[in-house]
This record gives sequence, structure tokens and C-alpha cells, in this order.
Amino acid sequence: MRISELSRRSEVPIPTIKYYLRQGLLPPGQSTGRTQAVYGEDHLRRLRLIRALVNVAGLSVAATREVLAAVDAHTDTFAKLGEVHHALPSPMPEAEPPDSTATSHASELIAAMDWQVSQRSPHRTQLAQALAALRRLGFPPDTEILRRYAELADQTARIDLDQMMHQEDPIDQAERALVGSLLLTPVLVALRRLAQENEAAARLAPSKHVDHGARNADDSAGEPRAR
Amino acid sequence: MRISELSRRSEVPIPTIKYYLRQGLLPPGQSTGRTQAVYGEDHLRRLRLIRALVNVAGLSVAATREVLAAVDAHTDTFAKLGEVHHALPSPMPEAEPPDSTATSHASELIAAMDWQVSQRSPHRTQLAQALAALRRLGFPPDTEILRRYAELADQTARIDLDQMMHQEDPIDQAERALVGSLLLTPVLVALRRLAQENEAAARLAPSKHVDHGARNADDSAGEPRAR
DNA sequence: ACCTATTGGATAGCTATACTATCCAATAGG
DNA sequence: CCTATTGGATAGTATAGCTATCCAATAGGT
Repeated sequence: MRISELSRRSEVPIPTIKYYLRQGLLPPGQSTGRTQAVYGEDHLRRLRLIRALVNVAGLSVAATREVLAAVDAHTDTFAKLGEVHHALPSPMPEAEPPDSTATSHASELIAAMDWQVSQRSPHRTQLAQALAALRRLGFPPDTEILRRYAELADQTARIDLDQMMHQEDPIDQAERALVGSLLLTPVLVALRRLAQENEAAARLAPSKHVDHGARNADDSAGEPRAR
Repeated sequence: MRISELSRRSEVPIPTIKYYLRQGLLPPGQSTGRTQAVYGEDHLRRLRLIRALVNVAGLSVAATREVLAAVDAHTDTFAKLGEVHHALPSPMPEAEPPDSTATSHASELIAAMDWQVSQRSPHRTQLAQALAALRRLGFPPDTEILRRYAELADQTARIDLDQMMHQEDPIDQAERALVGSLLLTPVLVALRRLAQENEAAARLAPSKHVDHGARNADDSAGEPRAR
């Protein structure tokens, strides 16, 4: 197909497609003359992915180029997944390097969870930075609480991986990992907020909306109920 | 204190403080003359919160103004928490209104979880939008998988609420809710990615890093292990 | 073969956001 | 008294993410 059809089918304006081509987000089409090129279904697919990463996951164009480059790298599955994963942009726009206290807190948590992660994984640094920011605000993260969050993150990751393993083609698998990591995050954020809203209503206004069990403000500071 | 001291202690340049004042993020100081005003500890505290929301949580200045206005609204605790919660910005930069399929999928999930949330909660819409985006990309979210994610979100929210209930003052509590919702998210994202990295290593390269139990690629597509 | 519309490629322009800098008259404080 | 700082106003800057225009070279219908 030519660019006008690509534009129509993807609902992305032609100038924007040209912009993505210039930025290296979208590979150029097959040239069939000096002023003509054809695009395939994979271009359409890639274009939709770009739009989702930029408009849904909120990635910058530069960050999108990074992760897509990792997807396209021709390495084996294991290396590719690692590469894609390390190319994931930080959710924190700007952040100073974390202090040593936060760094060691992060390392201790990872060790306590028995997680085997590369020493130079960017996510280590991100965790330390986020913990440092919380501490600067006067909300030092409690070790025990963090362990509980980490346990839930671990269970979430197992579901994520179940989802990613359904593909044979490493490229598809890498794309799936991208979708699973980046585009599932808004879903998880929304779910967490809905759960918070429900839990807050149950704890703060026990007279309203109550339809199960004894929930009242008194148990609010205690251990969570058994699952 | 005067503005220069506020600037020095918060490490925010004076022109930026003036900008936040103009934008209504920071309440004006107490005027002590036509060209002088004094600021208190609460200004310093608020300024640090603003910086964290903008630079760590990645909120726009406009979104920051919204949530801070909700924190400052003088209502009872229950209403304030709801107001703050509904003022939380969407993680999705731009999104069309979701189609009816996605909307009803979202509602079904909420009903299945027995969550009591307002019919006009913005998080409902956000969930539907995120689900619609996934479906457009060819990764239709499976109902059963979503339920498992929702269960984990529910448990996460209980820990969140435990954290928020430790305050008496409604303003402090609202601020804490903000921190818990917005600034904890980078921590949770980092934890999830670390857990993914660990899980991927365990499943794809069972010969390396293995120090516990029988993990191999064969169980990668099956049910996750019992917890 | 002719002619109009479209194309790729290049360059320039636009809009919004988040600051950053400058100016000014009015003090504050040594 | 006199210099530095302040609040308030206005203007400027940098970056990101498009959007628009121009151009010569075709493609494709007739």
C-alpha cells in the first residue's frame, strides 16, 4: 500500500507518518522509484504500536525509538527480552542519582525477595530513586511494608510472564513483552485506584455500601484481612 | 522566612517559586508591606510536595494544581479523600472516550470483584480506555487474567489504605493519600519490572541463576506456581 | 502521449509546557 | 543614608511533538 492508504487505515495523518519515518520510529517502505514507496501490513502494525506507546503508555518519541530498536535487534529470545526490558523508560521524568542509603535499601529488598537481577539493571536504580524521593518527603518506606508490596509485584510478574510466553517468534514475543509491561500498566493503575476507592468507602463510611462482613474504621491501622 | 530562604532550603530557584505562585500551586505568603512577604514551614512542605509531584510522579503543573486544590478543599475526611482521588490525573496522556464493549467489560470486572465504586468514577473510564487500547492492538484482555490482576490490585490497595489511615488531620491524610497513590506508583512499577526480570531469567535460562526449586521453560505457558 | 493528482524528501512553522530572565519601584536593614 | 532584596509584572527561552508548505518526479487514467 502507499502512504495515503497507510494513513487512512491507521488514522494517523500523513505528515505525522513522515515525522515518525524521519525520527526512525517506523522503517522506510520499499522504494519502487524515486518518488514512490510501498508499505506492508507490518508497517501498519508497527504504526499502531507506536501510537499506543506514545498516546496510551505516555512514552516520548525518543523513548519509543529506544524500545522499538531493542525489539528489532536480531539476537536470541533471552537476550532480546533483556534488551527490551532494559530499554523501558523510567516512570520518573527527572531524577538525581540516588544516595547510598536508598541504594542499599533497594538491594536489601531485592536480596530478601531472592530476586536474581543483573547488578546493573536500570530498575534497581529506579527503585532506589523512588524510595529516596519518598524519604525526602517525610514518608520513609517501612521495610516490612515494602516486602509485602514486593510479594504482590512478584505474583503480578508471574501472570505477566504467563502472557508473554505464548509466542514463538522472538519479535512477536518482544512486542508482547512491550505491551505487557507498558500498556498493561495503565490497566493496573486503574485497577489499583478502583480498589482504593472501594476500600476507602468500606473503611470510612461503613454504614453505606456495606454488603459483606464486618468492616469498620477500627481495623484500618491493623493488618489487612486474610486473603 | 523570606523568599530567598525558602528558595535556599527547598533548592528551588526563586523565579520558579514565583512561577508556582502565579500558577496557584503555592499559596501566597503573608504580606508585611507592599514589597515583602513571609513564608512558613507549610510553604516549604508544600513546595517539596509540588516538586515531587512534578519531577517524580510526572504530573503536569495543571494536574498538580488540581490535586492540591482537592487537598485544600475544606470538607470532611471522607469527601476530601474522594475529591483528591477523583482529581488524580490519568496515566494516559490522550485518549478517546471508550467504546461500549470496553465500558461494559470494565463494569463486569468491577461487579465480579464486588467493588463498590461511584458510577461516575474517572477510574472506571480509565480502565475501559486502557482495555480498549489493548484490544485495538490485538491483545484482547482475557477475563480470567484480568480477575487475577484485580485480586492483586485489591490486596495492594489494602496495604495502601493501612498506610493512609495513620493520620488525624484531614489535610495530612489527604497529602498522605496523594503520596501513597502517586509517589508510590514508581516504586510499584520498579518492583514489578524487577520481578519480571527475575521471573524471565528463571524461566528462560533455567541453567543460570537457579537456586531454588524446579523451574524450567516447560511450565512457562501453564498456570503460575501456587503461592 | 498527455495531464492531473499523489508521492518522497526536505525545510520551515506552529502550539503548548515549564521554566528563566529582566525590569521596576518599594522597602528592609545595616 | 544607601545598597541589596523583594514582590509583581512582563518578556524570553528551550524542548517536544507535531503540522504545513514546497518541490520535482512520477503514477495512472484517458
